Amino acid sequence: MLSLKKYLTEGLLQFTILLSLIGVRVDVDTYLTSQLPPLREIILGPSSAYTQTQFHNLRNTLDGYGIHPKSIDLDNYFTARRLLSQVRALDRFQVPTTEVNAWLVHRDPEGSVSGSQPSSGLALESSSGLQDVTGPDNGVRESETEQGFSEDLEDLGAVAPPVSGDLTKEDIDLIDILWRQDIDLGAGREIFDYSHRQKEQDVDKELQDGAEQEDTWPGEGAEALARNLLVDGETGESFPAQVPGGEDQTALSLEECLRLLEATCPFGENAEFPADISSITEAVPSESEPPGLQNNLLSPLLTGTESPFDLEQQWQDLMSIMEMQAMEVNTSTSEILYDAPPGDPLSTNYSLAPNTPINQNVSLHQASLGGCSQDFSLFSPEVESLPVAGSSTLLPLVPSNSTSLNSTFGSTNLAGLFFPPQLNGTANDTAGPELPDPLGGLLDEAMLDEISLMDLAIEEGFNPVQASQLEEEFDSDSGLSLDSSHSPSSLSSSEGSSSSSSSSSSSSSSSSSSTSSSASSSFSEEGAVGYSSDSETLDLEEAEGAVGYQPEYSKFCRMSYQDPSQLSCLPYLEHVGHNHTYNMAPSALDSADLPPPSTLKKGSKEKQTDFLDKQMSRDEHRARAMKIPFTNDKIINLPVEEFNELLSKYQLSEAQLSLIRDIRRRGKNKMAAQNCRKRKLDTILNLERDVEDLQRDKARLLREKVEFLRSLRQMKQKVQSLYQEVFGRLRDENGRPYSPSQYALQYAGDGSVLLIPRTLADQQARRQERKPKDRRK
DNA sequence: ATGATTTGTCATCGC
DNA sequence: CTGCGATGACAAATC
Repeated sequence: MLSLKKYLTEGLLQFTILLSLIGVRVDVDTYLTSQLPPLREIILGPSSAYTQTQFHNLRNTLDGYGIHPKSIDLDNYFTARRLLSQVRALDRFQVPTTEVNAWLVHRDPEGSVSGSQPSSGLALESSSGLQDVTGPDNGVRESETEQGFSEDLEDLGAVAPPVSGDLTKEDIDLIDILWRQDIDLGAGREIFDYSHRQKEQDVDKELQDGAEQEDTWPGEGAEALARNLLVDGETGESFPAQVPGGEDQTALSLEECLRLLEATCPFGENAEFPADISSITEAVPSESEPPGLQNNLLSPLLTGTESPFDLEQQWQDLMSIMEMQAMEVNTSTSEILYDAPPGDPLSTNYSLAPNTPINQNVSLHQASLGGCSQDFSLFSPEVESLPVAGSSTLLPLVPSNSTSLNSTFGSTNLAGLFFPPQLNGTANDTAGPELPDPLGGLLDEAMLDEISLMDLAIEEGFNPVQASQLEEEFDSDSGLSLDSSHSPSSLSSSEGSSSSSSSSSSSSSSSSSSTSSSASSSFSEEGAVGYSSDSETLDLEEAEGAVGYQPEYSKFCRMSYQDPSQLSCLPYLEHVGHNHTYNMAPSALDSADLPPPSTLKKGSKEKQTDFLDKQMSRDEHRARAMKIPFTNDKIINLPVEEFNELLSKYQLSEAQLSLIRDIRRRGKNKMAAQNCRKRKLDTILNLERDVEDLQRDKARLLREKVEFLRSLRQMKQKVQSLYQEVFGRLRDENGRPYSPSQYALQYAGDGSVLLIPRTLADQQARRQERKPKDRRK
């Protein structure tokens, strides 16, 4: 009780003395201004205003339900359970002075040296300590609390540093594509599975919930982390293990992928093309062989549209559309396609400023590199400078590499295997005009046109499906229900409210920020925070005033902050006040409620009262007017049984009872409203993420489309060249070559190749065109 | 001073 | 039926 006060004040005093002893200039104003939160944490433990979530989590974990320091009254105080909770509360609120001193010694130099960021170190230490107590979850959740407490975020940023989700996603997507082309690494397929993505999102939820919201980078970081976890899962490695080496591994994977791509058939793993491709490849050497083998030559192309593989058809359709776009600028196409998605508001919003350039500049494939850099920064957040340096260094590299990579991917990957380099880029486009043979006609008209037609439909149809799937996933795993379930518990738990209340009491600013916080964070903060704090503060501070503490606090505030109305000052005051109140018996509280004796100077006292009055909620005013003998916090947060018990202890008038019930109702409703709003916000944020993911998927599909389109063109070119070669070697009975204008090679369905007159071939080609169309009808 | 946003409150519904 | 939470709607407070 009183010891708490002592601890607080003594802690400050000792702190100051220590500083002076150490030889550090004691500038309370600046220190408080710049380091109030850490200081507060040192003395009081992490304040709710500073890290609400953290605190609540802590409270939830340790105290669970029913241990609310505010709700501890004298009667119950001596029960074992209360004692235990009290002890715990003391632990949290008061750091042993010796320990405090140690921190100060350590910290002060650091603060003086680092200057602008001393608080982060402090916060980190304190937070880590808490995390140790509360368990790993906390750290993650803390990172989610947006709250605008940059220091906290920085510290916690270790978990979720700034990362552009797009890049990471792109990276994974690219890897996935590469995987698909690599038989050996086939395990990675999960990425394409939406079920797997759901898992990923679940992880997201757990890690970040809605926290990413506006601040974006913490959330993105978490998301990126989740993605990295996902990657890990695909590689079969445990995700924690991969975290530290994320960058290297990614880089390696890229190299590996490139190497594999060059070494393997580009379609080897693709379910879409393997048959056709293999047939084509087989057909190539068969040119010298009897026509029977060459049947395959056309079959892939002719059957391409009719292929039993629906997927192939879809892809071809997709490609055809892309072809139109890709034709214009071969190499740039992919970049354009990729650029479009990042341009959208969501992706940009959620990506960090530093990362954004990557998105915009990097072509699709290169995104993977960007992702690497981000991953790196993500996983090495402990070193503050490191991420920055890494990103900065990587950023310039990414664009340059991107182009090269792009070219390598585009040409090497798909075409390079079949064709000499020179053919890759240009041959496709030039091949068509150069070889106006029947084959070209068949391909372009029969297949590509059709494909392009289908493409539109498919393109539009595909995304909705994905969207629905994703939505379902999000709905299912949306943290809302979870949050709601959690929030009540947190509310019930009394402990956190006291600590958190400080933050909440500065209702406007803190609460507003808290509303934006993620679901996980929200559940912790919301409950106890808002209402209880107000009541607490008023009671406490009044009590303080009576005791004579108020002046000090006011001074403190004024010194540290010019604007006392803001978070930094108020939470601290409230926090202190809370500690005081805990110690007070109901009677003391009563006295506190009553106008404090005029033992203090009028001016400051009036200010204090005004200030406090402002802080008080209407219900608190009413309660005070009605002389309700216990705090609104108790009224609201006590479980029904204890609440009734409490009521029974006092002789209360009907009016008082009515007011108390109203207060309880309103208080609970207030918290419910806060929960509701947070849920709403989370829902919106989740939807935003859905949209973002969908856009990312779309971008990925477009990229794949481009790749397939490119490969398709290459195949066409190959077939054409083979056709030319075969046709050129054909000789009539007189040993003279057939005229391409008069004869054409016809590929029968049974695999045979026939040399037929041109006119007949054209007719059949037309017939071939109609077939699929008719089928579609 | 005004509009937008946040927050508190009430009414209502459903569990 | 009561208590409680969720939520839409409105008003007050705040920015």
